[in-house]
Amino acid sequence: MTQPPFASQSATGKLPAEGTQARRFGKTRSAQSTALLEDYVELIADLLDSEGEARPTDIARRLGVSHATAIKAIARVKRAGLATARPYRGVFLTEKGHALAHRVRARHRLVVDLLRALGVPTESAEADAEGIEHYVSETTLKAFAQFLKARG
Amino acid sequence: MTQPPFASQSATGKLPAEGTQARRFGKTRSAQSTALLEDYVELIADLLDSEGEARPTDIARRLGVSHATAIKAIARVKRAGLATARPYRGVFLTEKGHALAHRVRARHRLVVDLLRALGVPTESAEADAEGIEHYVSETTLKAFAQFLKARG
DNA sequence: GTCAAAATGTAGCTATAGCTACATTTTACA
DNA sequence: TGTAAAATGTAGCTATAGCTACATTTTGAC
Ligand SMILES: [Mn+2]
Ligand SMILES: [Mn+2]
Ligand SMILES: [Mn+2]
Ligand SMILES: [Mn+2]
Repeated sequence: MTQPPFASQSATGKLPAEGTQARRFGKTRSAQSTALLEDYVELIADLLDSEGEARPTDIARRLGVSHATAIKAIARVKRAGLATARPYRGVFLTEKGHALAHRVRARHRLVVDLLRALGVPTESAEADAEGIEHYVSETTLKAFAQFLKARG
Repeated sequence: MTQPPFASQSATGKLPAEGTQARRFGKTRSAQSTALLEDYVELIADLLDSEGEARPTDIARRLGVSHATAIKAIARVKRAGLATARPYRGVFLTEKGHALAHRVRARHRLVVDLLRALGVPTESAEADAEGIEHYVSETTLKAFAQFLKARG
């Protein structure tokens, strides 16, 4: 069966079964709801490592949001059992927070590395990865790692 | 310079400049705010093509949300000038809506094709693409197309 | 030690995105 | 043709995520 040049393999024009499609969208919504928690935890870990402390003001400035927004989001991170805070002493990660930070950091790096391996310029890779990372499954991550390893 | 096996190229341990990081996160937030619009427009286009009509009930069932949620979201899509609707006659795309649907559809296919080319199983590729697609820049899309073309 | 600046916290607003429950309208069919 | 089922629409609730404005607390410079 001959294909026209550059034709998509996935352009069949048929809709997936309703249940299948609903499950896919549901997964995406669930990932979306944890994206903010992941970004905060990753940033807190980065600040703790490189600055020794993670203050709400610095978190807000790095995220590009107001400090009020950051404080409310940090409250949500605390509610999720990922962090604790001491006023004027900054934010700290719990065991659970540290574990999440490690996973999120590894995933972020892997996504950036893959994009760069595909020829995406560094800044685009970093910017896009900030969004993409939250929607990459374990299965897909394994494929990324495999590809990078094979490619050397 | 010898690298330990599988070491990340992007693991430098240094934080990006504050402004750079804030710009990246801002882009991600902006993409997030259009993700829902894109999914609705893409789904409406798919239903119009394959069923001849796009009714709120069917949209809701395929997205896995209540019909009330879908109706409110469709109101937002209309407010954005992407669609119109006639009660019991379904939802229709405006010129602008059609144009967006085409872009979104092409991007969705390209993301799925790339994931599959990297060895991601079909169902994971489809599920992950549903989230990833909204955060892929034009620059990155070009790199994906280039990679697929080179790989044949 | 005082006091101004910085950081933190609070209040109140908007918009989005989900839900259930109830109301209305249109179809479909017996 | 009359009525039940389906579709649509509305109301009211929660939670998230952003903002500005104002209040309080802590630091730090003098
Ligand atoms: Mn991110
Ligand atoms: Mn990240
Ligand atoms: Mn999507
Ligand atoms: Mn899609």
